[in-house]
Amino acid sequence: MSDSETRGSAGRGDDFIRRIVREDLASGKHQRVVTRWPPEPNGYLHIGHAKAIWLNFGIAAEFGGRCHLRFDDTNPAAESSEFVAAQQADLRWLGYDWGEHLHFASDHFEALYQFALELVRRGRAFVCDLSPEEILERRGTLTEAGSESPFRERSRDENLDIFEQMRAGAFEPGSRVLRAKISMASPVLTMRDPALYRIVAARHHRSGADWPIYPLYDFAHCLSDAIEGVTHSLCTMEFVDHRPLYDWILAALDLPEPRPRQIEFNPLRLTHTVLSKRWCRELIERGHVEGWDDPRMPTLAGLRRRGVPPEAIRALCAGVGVTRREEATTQLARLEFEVRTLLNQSAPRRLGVLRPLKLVIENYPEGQSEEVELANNPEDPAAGTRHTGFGRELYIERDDFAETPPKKFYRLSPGSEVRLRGAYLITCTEVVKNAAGEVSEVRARYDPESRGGSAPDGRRVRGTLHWVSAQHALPATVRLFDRLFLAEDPLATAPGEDFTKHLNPESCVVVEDARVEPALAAFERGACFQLERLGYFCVDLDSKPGRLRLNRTVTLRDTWAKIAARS
RNA sequence: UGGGGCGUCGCCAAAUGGUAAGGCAGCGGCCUUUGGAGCCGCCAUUUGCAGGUUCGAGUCCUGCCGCCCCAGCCA
Repeated sequence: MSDSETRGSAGRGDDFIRRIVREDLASGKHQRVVTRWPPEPNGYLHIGHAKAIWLNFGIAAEFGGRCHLRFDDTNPAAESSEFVAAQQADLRWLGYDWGEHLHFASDHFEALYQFALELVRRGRAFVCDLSPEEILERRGTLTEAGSESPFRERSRDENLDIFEQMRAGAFEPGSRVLRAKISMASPVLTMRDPALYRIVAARHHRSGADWPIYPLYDFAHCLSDAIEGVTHSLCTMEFVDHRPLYDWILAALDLPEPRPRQIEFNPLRLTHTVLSKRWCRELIERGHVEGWDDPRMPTLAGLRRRGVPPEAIRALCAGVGVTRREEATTQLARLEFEVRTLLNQSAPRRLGVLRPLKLVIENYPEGQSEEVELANNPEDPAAGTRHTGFGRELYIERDDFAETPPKKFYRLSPGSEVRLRGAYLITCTEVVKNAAGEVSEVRARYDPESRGGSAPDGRRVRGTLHWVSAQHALPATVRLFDRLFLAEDPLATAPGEDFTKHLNPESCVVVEDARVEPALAAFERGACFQLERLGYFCVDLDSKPGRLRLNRTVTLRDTWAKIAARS
């Protein structure tokens, strides 16, 4: 990863967390930094996760430490090994490596159980026989204290005995729970004698049927951090209220110092999209998108299929920075900016026509054709050149011709001269229309002296058009993607409405009969390239030889669209 | 409403008592064989509001206002 990328397009490569880490290293509190990224394997990773990944792995790398990948698999009912595999694949694609430090909370189940026993022995936890409903009733409210469980003062030995029976599988799910003995009067709801262990009758994807009881997040997380030697436990802002409990458990067990420290930061939020698992699932189930890897989805799988380079996602994370402003929402345009920046440097250029309009060069000999040379990437001479066929019959973009041109229209119109990129200068001589009065063909004369695109007499032409040879071009299906939602915040709806009212009806426009230059046939699935003047595209996963299928990742900046929109 | 977090340009975000960076977006212009790219310029007399302390306040104090998070045996 390059320095500028690690630091981001705008960031200074510093933030309050890096400052803390630096101080902890400088003061000698820690010899080396250990972070962890702790996903639950219960779904697909999305761009919001990318920021936490970037932060945890990035800090470890920058300070010469290590970052563990730890699957937080304490809820067997929701988790599966399929998600474990999918998430690892997404992580690798994003560019991260955890080396030998692949961990699972389930690796720590026995150690966690022993810690729980110790907590009971110390009189800091008790088995509660209340039902979930009864516990809820006694939790109190935001303003009123809760009431203590009638089982709160059970003896140490009785607690030990019942908890061991829980572990042995003697009880039904929901019948009992191990709770921390803290305070039912705490203004922090998380501290009101929180549940630590519950009984779950579900097969665990790794431990199978070994355990009838499972630790809850608050218990498992801080202790897993401690067990693995994590120094800085970075999580998003919604866990601020959990920090007192994180610290309480580690202290109650007298764990050696220095203990892991939880530090919260703001999550990545994007406009025009929805990042919660629930809403993403709903989009799929209601048929608004085709699946988790639909190119309009904010999932890493979707972004990958869309053609978004992982470097662009990392650059976005670095660019938006790390603060504690939870509501900070990044504009989608910023992601597009990072994508364009990356692809402008790296994507090879090709020619393709989305909505073909036939162009006949009247003075070009029938039956003749030739090869013209085009730069693969004007930004990168090392990318070399290629040759592509040119002939009497071509296709140009419909939008590039206007019978009555608006002001400042530099493209083709009757009598105007333009350049066909890399080929010749042509002058429009005639417009052919069909019975419906639509332009069906344009005729022109070319200047044989202008081969390559410039005239020997030095005359300047304003417009340069992309084109494709009718004889050589390949047909392609192209999906033009745009933002899935029209509204910045799709979830902001009036009563009685839902987010579907904000769906963009044109989020996926399918062009069935595009024509592209033959060289595109050599591109593998997933390959990214620029169709000159149109945007960045990639070869779709479902593309087949002879049935080329392309996805538009993002358009180019379109100055003309702005000018045209103004008048 | 109890607790917590947060308010600096349309968006993101620096500034750690010394006189409001930068990026995105936008707007002008230059340049151009992609109306792409690149380049130049403009874009906060003021930091939610009101007081106070100080030679000096976005930074410290007081009071208000606003937004967000928390009442799973989810994570």
